[in-house]
Amino acid sequence: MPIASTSRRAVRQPSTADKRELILRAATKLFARRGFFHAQVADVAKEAGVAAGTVYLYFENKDDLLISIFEQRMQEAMAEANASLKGVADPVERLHRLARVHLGHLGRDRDMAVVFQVELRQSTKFMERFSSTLLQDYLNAIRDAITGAQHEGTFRPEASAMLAAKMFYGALDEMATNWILSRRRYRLVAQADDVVDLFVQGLRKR
Amino acid sequence: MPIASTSRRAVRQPSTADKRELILRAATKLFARRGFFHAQVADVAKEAGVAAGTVYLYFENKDDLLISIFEQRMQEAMAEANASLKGVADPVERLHRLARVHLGHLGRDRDMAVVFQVELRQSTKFMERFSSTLLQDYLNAIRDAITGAQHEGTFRPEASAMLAAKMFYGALDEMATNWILSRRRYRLVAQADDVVDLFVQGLRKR
DNA sequence: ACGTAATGAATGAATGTTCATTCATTAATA
DNA sequence: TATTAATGAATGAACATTCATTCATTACGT
Repeated sequence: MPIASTSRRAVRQPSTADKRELILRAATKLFARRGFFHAQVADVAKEAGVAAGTVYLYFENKDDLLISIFEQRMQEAMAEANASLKGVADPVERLHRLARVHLGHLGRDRDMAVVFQVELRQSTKFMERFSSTLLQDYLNAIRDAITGAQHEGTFRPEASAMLAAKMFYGALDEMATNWILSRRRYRLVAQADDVVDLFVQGLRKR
Repeated sequence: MPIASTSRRAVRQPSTADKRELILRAATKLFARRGFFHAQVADVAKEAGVAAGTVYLYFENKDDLLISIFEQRMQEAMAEANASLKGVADPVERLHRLARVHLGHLGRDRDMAVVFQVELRQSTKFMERFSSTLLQDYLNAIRDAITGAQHEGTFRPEASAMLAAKMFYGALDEMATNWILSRRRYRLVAQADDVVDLFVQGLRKR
């Protein structure tokens, strides 16, 4: 019984890239809604409109599905960040750009945000893979903006730039986590500038 | 067939060492090192020096084990926090105390910290349970210290206290996560005061 | 043009393994 | 002896992965 192939537009060919993306989206949705361990590969396949076995033509195994979501989306975010920073010299403005891309990217797709904020952290295996490479690069980018501002004379030179970078990242991360767990719907990216301002100015009256 | 006639919680004998606590510690260790889903109940039992079935005399099921670790340890931390805040009126000092208890508590037991920072976040089920109650109380305590300082005139009144509270929590949370993922060994609690100072003063030169 | 062969993407039932949980039995204790 | 605690082998459900088979499409030969 033919299930698939019904409503495909005549011109569009069944590109493999499309199908991979299709499965990735289905996996993102199910991982986000049921959790990685409780989502079954068979259900991911069904959601994508393919057979269970087809998933294994595009991905090594279930873990690879999760890792691929991360790598694919992270790569897109990195490209976005680089484009956004291009030609911007002012360190404070660079922090604003990073925060906007960070929250903007997550705030655009709730299921993906859940995968990033929750599912990817389910084991130190994934965490370490994540934190030792991409996260490190990201933290370094933040730190460099901070040291830049210190050399420029805008920021206090005695503050630890790496500590500040971690706090900055932690603050954004918490905004994202709060957003996905909140039943209130608001634009995540709208908090970016306030976070940066508070981080730069501090709470104390001047 | 008998369906989980729950509510049979064993009465502990004072003669033996607290077996419940023993199992909880074993579970913490294995969940931290193998991850919740990959740790087997049988291995938790073996680690605790009891039979597999014994675990079910003290806990409903595997989930209950994870939830119990959280509730038990969180309760202890809350008590510690309250004791530490007692009689301290200065809002900034209250923030310092909270940060020290937070990082001190996690920094004292690495396995427990891994369970808190990683394993408890593996599914929105646990996350929501966590964030809607205890975390909310904690965030409110931070927020209250901040509004206190605003009324006192120490902190800028135009800053959003709740946003600041989330950033504060996020910063501490990130310190903890960084600590467990780092192979460097350092005292987590040692960062508490620097985090609070930077948070209060901000990065910008005054 | 027509028939035939080759290709490989896709399928989904079957497999085999992995555990959480149970419960009949035994040990300990009062 | 009666009561409660503890045991651990057995159970069976869940589920990732495999692979023999199907079938639409393309290439080839005449």
